[in-house]
Amino acid sequence: MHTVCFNADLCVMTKFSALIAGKWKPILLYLVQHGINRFNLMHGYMPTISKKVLTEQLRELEADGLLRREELKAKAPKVVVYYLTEKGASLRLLIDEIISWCMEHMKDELPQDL
Amino acid sequence: MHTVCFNADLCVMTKFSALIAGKWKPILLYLVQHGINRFNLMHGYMPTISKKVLTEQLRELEADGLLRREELKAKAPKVVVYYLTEKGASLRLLIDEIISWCMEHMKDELPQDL
DNA sequence: ACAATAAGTTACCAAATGGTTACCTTTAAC
DNA sequence: GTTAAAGGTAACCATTTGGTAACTTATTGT
Repeated sequence: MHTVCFNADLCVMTKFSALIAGKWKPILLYLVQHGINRFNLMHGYMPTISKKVLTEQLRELEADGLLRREELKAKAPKVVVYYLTEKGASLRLLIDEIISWCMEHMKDELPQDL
Repeated sequence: MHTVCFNADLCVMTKFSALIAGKWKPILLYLVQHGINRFNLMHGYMPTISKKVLTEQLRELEADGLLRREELKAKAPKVVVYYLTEKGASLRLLIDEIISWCMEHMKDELPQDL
């Protein structure tokens, strides 16, 4: 019998995975980083996502503190803007390192044109 | 209409997520790194995983080139050893950086005792 | 001859994740 | 007064992921 056991629910890496592992989350972070920060605008860049799923992914990023959602008080057709929190912005360096690792170690699996 | 679109199936980050996002994969990599490299030994440290799922996760890590599985030719009850490939070992630094980021930015969500 | 051990496999089930299509709400412009 | 646009919801479905419990195979020690 062991006294040391490992539990996936407490694993730091597992928690990190949950932050970015949603199918569209890395793309959403990228878009927001580049000023593409409104619902329909994002949707235009991701032709195959449904509005329902887009909403879900944005809400999860918001709940995890990576994005903030702001509804502008204009009376026109509703305008909503998403932007990175400090936490969301701080991910960027880490993501760059992850991408570097991928370039080095996953060459084969990646599309050639990058 | 945009000419630039984003497709989750081509996203580098999404491919990276797939490497480590299995519920038990980070723990398995950790165990193998620390010499806990046999099926039942691993199972002893992860009381709540089933053998089926353990097999699946190991097979996926193997298919992704992070682990290698070697069946020793002893005649006794089968002995199988798992060890890190070079690719698997190269992940370690990156994982350390991910964990540092988590310590800084996810303090609240993490268990206190680390 | 019989039980034990290592490393699984099989059949089956539940929850989570992502997807489709249609519908809703508010206001401004024609 | 109707239509259009922005940013969604609702009802429903399929696939993937993880889980349980029982069974398997080969060999070795008693």
